Amino acid sequence: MPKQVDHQSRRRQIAEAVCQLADESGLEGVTLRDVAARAEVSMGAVQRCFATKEEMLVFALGHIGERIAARVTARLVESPAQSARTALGHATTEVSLLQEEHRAEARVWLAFVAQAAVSPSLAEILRSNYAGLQTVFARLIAEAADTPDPDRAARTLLALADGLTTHVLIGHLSPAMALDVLDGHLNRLWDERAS
Amino acid sequence: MPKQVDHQSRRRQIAEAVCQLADESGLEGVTLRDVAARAEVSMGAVQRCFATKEEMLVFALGHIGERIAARVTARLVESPAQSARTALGHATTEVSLLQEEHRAEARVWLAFVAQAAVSPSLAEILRSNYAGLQTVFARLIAEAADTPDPDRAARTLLALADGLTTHVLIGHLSPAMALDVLDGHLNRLWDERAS
DNA sequence: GTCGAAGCGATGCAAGTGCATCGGAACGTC
DNA sequence: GACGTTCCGATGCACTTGCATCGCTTCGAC
Repeated sequence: MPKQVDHQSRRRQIAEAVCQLADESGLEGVTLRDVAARAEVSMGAVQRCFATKEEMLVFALGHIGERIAARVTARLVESPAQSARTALGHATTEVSLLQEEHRAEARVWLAFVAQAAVSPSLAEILRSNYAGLQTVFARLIAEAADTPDPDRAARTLLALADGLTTHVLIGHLSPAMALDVLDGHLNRLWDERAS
Repeated sequence: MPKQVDHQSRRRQIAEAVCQLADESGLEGVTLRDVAARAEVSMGAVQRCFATKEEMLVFALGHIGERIAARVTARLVESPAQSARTALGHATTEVSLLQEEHRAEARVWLAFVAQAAVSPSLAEILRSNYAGLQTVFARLIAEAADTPDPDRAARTLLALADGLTTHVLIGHLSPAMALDVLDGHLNRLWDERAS
């Protein structure tokens, strides 16, 4: 056996570079050369890890999708004792990527979403990601409020979170306003149960 | 005076071509040559109308933004006699671009939104568009239901509509499900007033 | 040691990019 | 009808793109 390399970790390293570049100048700014330079490997290494550019993008999307989902669940297990209402709020805030330090992830995510509208392989990954998130949200909602249709409420919340992310990114809303909107929506969901 | 050309209409013609191409393969598929070919003019003509590619994209975004806004207001004046609740529902459905025949516009819109996250000049146009829509929505909501904070309700509705559009585009939701979510949200808005 | 396969990095290549240039066609003015 | 301005469309150019190629290094098996 000749020289061995941890392919998996190198793929992650490259995916990280892809995300950085996509954050800075959109998916159009992601070229094999720039990715290689950013990841501090040679272009040959990139080509060895991914047979084609599309394969690289698909992997990168999966990578960041996992990271976001992981943060949501981490946030959930981190504060398990509190009320389901609080947990739901935290999870939603997390998935909306409203915090300044996650703005980069939001930009990358948006870039991929737009590309997915014309690229089935990317859309597939996004769908499975959203499906997972929706399941989690529906369960949380079912616990937090005995809404007649938790699935619908989850779909609403997920779409709202995504829309807010977008609006913050393009500067139509400030993060604070987005949080306010989110809070208002959750409160209404909550009050409805109470009544 | 030599040969005269209606620049304004030609610009619209080119913008139309930009939108068609962006619908088919995203903004990355929009090249000067392809735009010229699709608009059935020469590349020289495109360059005469727009000094740079960015200027062309900015114009195209303004073009489609106007079209969408126009459809919303058209839908409003078209059915003025009905209740404000119905009008609000129509306007929201319209802006969500859920109808199959507007799916292309939705893809184009999403492509521009993603690009705007890294391009200030595009973001500027989007902001003014959203600001206009939000004003209309806030007014409608104020008429339809005496919500304590119509502005916040409008922001919520707009973000929800955008999120639903996105989710339909990537195939996470069917148009029917999106309509269902929208309807549920509006109903809650309405009931809240009634209570 | 020697060998050979696995991986590396530089380079090549054809295609495509945005933009500049330029000769000539088209048309109102005199 | 000649003229000059405005516009046109083809071509050129420098550059970048994704991908293929090809010596060379590296390292474990024997």
